[in-house]
Amino acid sequence: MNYNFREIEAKWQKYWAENETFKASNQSDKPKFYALSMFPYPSGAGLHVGHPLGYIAGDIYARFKRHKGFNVLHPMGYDSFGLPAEQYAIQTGQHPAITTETNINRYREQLDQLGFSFDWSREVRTSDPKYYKWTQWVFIQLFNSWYNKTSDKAEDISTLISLFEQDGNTKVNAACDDDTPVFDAEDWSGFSEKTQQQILLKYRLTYLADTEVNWCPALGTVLANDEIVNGVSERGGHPVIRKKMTQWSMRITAYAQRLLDGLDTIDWPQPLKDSQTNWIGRSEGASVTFNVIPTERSDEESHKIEVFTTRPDTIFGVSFMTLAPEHELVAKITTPEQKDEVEAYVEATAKRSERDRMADVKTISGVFTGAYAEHPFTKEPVPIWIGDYVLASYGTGAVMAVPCGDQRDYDFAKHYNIPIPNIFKGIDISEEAFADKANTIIGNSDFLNGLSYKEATSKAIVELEKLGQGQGKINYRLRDAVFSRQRYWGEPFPVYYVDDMPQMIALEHLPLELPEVEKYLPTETGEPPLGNATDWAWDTEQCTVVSNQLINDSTVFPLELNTMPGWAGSSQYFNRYMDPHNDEAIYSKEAIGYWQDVDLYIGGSEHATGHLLYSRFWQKFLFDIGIAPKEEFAQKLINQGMILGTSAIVYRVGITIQHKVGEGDVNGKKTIQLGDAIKTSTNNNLYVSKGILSRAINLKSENPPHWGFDEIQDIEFLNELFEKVVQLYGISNEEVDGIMSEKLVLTYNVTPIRLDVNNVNSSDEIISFDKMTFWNEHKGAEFLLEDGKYIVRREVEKMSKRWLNVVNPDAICEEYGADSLRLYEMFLGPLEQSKPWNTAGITGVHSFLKKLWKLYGTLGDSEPSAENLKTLHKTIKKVEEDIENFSFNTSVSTFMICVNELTAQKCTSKSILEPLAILVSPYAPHIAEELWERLGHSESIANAPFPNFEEKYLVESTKEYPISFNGKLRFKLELPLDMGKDEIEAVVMAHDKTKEQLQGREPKKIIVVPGKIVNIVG
RNA sequence: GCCUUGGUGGCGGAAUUGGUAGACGCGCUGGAUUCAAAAUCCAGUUCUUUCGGGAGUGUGGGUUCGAUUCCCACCCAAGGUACCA
Repeated sequence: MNYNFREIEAKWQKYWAENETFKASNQSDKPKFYALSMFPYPSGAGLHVGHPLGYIAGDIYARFKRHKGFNVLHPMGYDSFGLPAEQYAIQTGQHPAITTETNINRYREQLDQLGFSFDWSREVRTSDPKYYKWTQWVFIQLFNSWYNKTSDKAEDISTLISLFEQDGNTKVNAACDDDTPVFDAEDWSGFSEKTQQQILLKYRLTYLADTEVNWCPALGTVLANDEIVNGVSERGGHPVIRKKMTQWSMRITAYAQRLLDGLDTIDWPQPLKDSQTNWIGRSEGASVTFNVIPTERSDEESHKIEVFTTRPDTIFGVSFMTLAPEHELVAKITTPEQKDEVEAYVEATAKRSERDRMADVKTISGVFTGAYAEHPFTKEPVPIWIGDYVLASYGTGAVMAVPCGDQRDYDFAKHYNIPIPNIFKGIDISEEAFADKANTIIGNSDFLNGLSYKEATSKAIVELEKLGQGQGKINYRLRDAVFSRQRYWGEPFPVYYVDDMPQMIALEHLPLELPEVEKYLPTETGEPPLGNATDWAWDTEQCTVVSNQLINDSTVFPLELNTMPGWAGSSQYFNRYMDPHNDEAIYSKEAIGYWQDVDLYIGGSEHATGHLLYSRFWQKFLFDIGIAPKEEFAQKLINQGMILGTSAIVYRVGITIQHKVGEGDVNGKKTIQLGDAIKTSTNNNLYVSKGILSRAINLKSENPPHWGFDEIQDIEFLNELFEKVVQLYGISNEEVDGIMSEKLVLTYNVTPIRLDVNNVNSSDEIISFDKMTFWNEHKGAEFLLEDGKYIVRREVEKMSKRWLNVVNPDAICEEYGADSLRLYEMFLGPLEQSKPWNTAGITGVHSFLKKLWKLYGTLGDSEPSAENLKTLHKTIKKVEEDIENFSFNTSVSTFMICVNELTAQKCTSKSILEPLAILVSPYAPHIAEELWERLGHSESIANAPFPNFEEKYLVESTKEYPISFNGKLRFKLELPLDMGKDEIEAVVMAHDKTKEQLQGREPKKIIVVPGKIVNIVG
């Protein structure tokens, strides 16, 4: 009987669904294991072969853990809020909820056919009001909390209020806005209700603030930095301006240090940890205050410039200061003489996009303000410059420039002839700055002389503190996260406004559901899409959403118009799976008490500084308020590599015919002057196969060059091509004569075009010309073939719709089955490595499954042979180790070896084949279930105990020793394993082949490693 | 520039602690079976060779009896990141 994978797979998928085989219970005597794969955004394109890679790996691990006796939680859901559905709504008017539902159904179908052991009863969707009720709830908890730096955790806002009532904020050590005023208890009680609310907003973990954003008026939305190219939007090329908007922010900076420290406690990939570390960007140093020296002519207030430096030890090397052009003091301190120049510079800088400025690292530019600051120790005047190498957004937007110790300061000083004092003992700084902290000995620096970097730094800070002009400080690059989006398809904020102050809607009235709108675009007045809703006001008496017309600002108030960003819903979904249908709480204490945290999280590395950082922040917050038992949500994380597409490229060849108007010589090279084109191919209908074209030009370059007659060496190709061209582009006889007589010049131009990869087979041939996507656009296309085939060029790049290189799993499932696809994706290579998709090898794993099937053709109760047992136990050992190490590719090889060996041994013994079915089951669950049933079991294989490895079956009595001479293997010799070192040496030395190798020479040294190797030197 | 990861046959990739480099699969070559094809099975397949051997894991050094593995310098590729003071 043949291996009928279609029947088998359908049968077991149905069985699993009907029997809820993978439903996890929140109570069990077994140990728990939580295996999670990142949930997908359900895009309209459906799953491609890259998506399942991580899911298959997670599924193998989850199934393995079930065999190992764990109670496994392996859920799946959808991150279903997002931009594509909204854009589709804008174009078509179809409600994003409908688009999303359709896409989810398609995803579910595709996921089901791959045989994953998901517990679908726990599915979550971030766009489901029952789910986002709890996203809104977390937001409210954040709003009601502040960060106490003394206890180093988030606390309820009421504790802050009582502190204010006792002492004002003088004794409060909190994460708060920079511009928070200082007040005492009396001030506090004297403040109006609104002022008190405004002050509290400066402490809340989520707060409203004016944030500078990239606003694109044409698109009516805020763009992220990477959505802007050369100052215009990437999509549409519309102008983008910097604009201040009132937006919600998350005070993630309060957690900067804990987010950093937590990385040491979790088993995540190093590159991912590194990018989070860089993103947080901790730097230790000091803040130093420089007093601006008042100019004689001005009697205005005195100014102070605060700078952050990581090198307070080099303070005596300061020879100038630089402010960012945007720095608020620039206008105030610039002298009248310098005013015009400074203003021109500031204006020129503002015109350049931040991207431009960052990209242009080489140009040195700046302007002197005319003002001076006083050096805190020497009291010498220090000139104040502005320069665009100082960024307003980092630190204080001002630096103390130490040209001898910082290359940028050095270059700037050189360029503007500013002195470069040397404060390093025994270091030559005539060529470049010296930035090696470890080898620094300070000199020429008063009380710092002779000290190392470390000693000088702490000494300088102590002295600055004495003067009241500085202190040790830790600076972070991490910024608070903007949490508002001007979009429709996201979670609404549970917020209404009373006298412009935000108020939270009480838990019992959540969820606050998205209103219906007519248009999904921003309003004409530039408000977010929710501004189009007619019923979007909050009635505080009825506690319900009512018509905007009822707004009276006494009982009915306007609701927030922004929605939450994509990462809101994904920041707590992993916990919600533990108790997904709970309407009373985000999850029960029992549920999270049982499951605790994610044991294994698998997903893409692109989420390193987004989802994975924000989720860690939310988890720490939930931990602080006693909702989560663990401070980190995932103990181990694996990044699966990306599956790349292999694009197929065809070459379109067009022509231009021009008059030759003259000839000349340039540096001995013949040149031709050409006149206007008398003919240019407009319909570009000729496609030339790769092999032919590559004889003429180098196809590796992205834009193949134009080329003329003379450069083509291949006459056969030339004639064939010319014939086609004459025919296709209607070149007249006169023109042909003109070309032949060299009065006219014919130039070919080549355009590479991507072709849908589904039209190309694994030998790079186009398999069906009439299915080609460009066929309709280019009716009557002609092909110049090689050996009757059109061969395309292949290029490995990211799998995307745009490159027409997307391969979806459906066709492969249809042709080879889900088990083959699962095995093949694992067999491609190491899980964490990116690799191009190529179906060429899938027949290998498929025929392995057929061999496996055959092996179970005859089953008997015969006693297994020693050979059988050895093969089995070797396999058990390797497979178990491989799964634990996430080395799934090598266990597929191991299975192949095992089946090849057992087939050769003609093994029919159930006591071998039963455990083998369990070993295979995590990888190829359908066939394993079917074989298990054939072995006489009525229960699913899913919970069958994993076979025990027994060392005794692998014990060998002899070893085939490699005998090498000078490290090179010469022959092998089978010897008993219990033979001692001296005995081995004696046997080897007595051997004929040894004598032959030595040819009478006396060996200098003989190395014998029992059980491993013999090496003879001489 | 910096950080990270990697570089092994025609291809994907093995070699877990320094001990037989190239497991397993694809592809290719030859053979069996077949009227024929598909499928299946068997054998071979790093390169080179005067058939003794010689070379060989990005390059050049080093440590070692022995290096894909450890150390130093460099080259290349991919990904991330950036005037971060």
